[in-house]
Amino acid sequence: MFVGCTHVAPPIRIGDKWTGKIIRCLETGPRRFSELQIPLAGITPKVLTETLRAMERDGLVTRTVYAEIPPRVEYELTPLGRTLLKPMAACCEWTEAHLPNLLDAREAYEHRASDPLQPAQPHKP
Amino acid sequence: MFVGCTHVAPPIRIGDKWTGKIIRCLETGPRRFSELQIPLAGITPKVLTETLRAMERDGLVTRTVYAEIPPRVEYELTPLGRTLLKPMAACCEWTEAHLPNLLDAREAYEHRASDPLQPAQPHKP
DNA sequence: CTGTATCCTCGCCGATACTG
DNA sequence: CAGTATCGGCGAGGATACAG
Repeated sequence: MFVGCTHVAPPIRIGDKWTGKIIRCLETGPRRFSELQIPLAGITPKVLTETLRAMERDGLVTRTVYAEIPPRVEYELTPLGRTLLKPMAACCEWTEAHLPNLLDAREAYEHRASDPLQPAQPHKP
Repeated sequence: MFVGCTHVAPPIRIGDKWTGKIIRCLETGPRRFSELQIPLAGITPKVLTETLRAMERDGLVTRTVYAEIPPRVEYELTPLGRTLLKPMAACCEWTEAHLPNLLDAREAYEHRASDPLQPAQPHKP
């Protein structure tokens, strides 16, 4: 699904593990299959193919095959895919600005939960 | 994870199924547990509790218990939680503007795949 | 009303090996 | 190089029942 989408809940692959990163990798231009594997450290060819196929299906990327040997395939963001860069930038800005706060809150919460002297509202006394 | 976050991959519950919707439900003010169940059609109490606990842990919502009978519990966005409204709005705008395009692309792709006369690049002839 | 406690399903994702 | 084919784990999330 697409994060923040309240009223519809279609199976749009944006909240999955890789789509967002792939979009950013393609931001500056077309990339080959093996080029994408580098920044997406650890992704298996199977999963990369699955994700790219889904993005192609949704009109977010184009897949261009060059009749060469060895074979070369390039993936590129479509205009529609490029429209996703804006909301994704907003999300990245949020992360840069507020992720430390969130992590602090999380740590404070853990301390509260494990501190027997100052338990705020322990649900497991 | 938080969608669009390339460089970090922390377990932030925003790309999950319900967190985004809950944030929007709390946008206009505090809501009770049972009030949240209405717009989040079909969510089970177990999952709603899990999601709210995770959000509380991350400092996105506060949980206030009123010593009444019957019991009343209200959830409200924290200032940190409210900072998420901006990127989420950007995401919602994208969906309103471009989701139809994506759905059209998907339908066109399916037709190409199933049409034996005009196969663009069938991977399964 | 506001949760807990179990059990279970389903599909994302990874590991590995193989192919044109 | 750019995939496909299989197998399998694991965890999010749902169904159901029960409790304070």
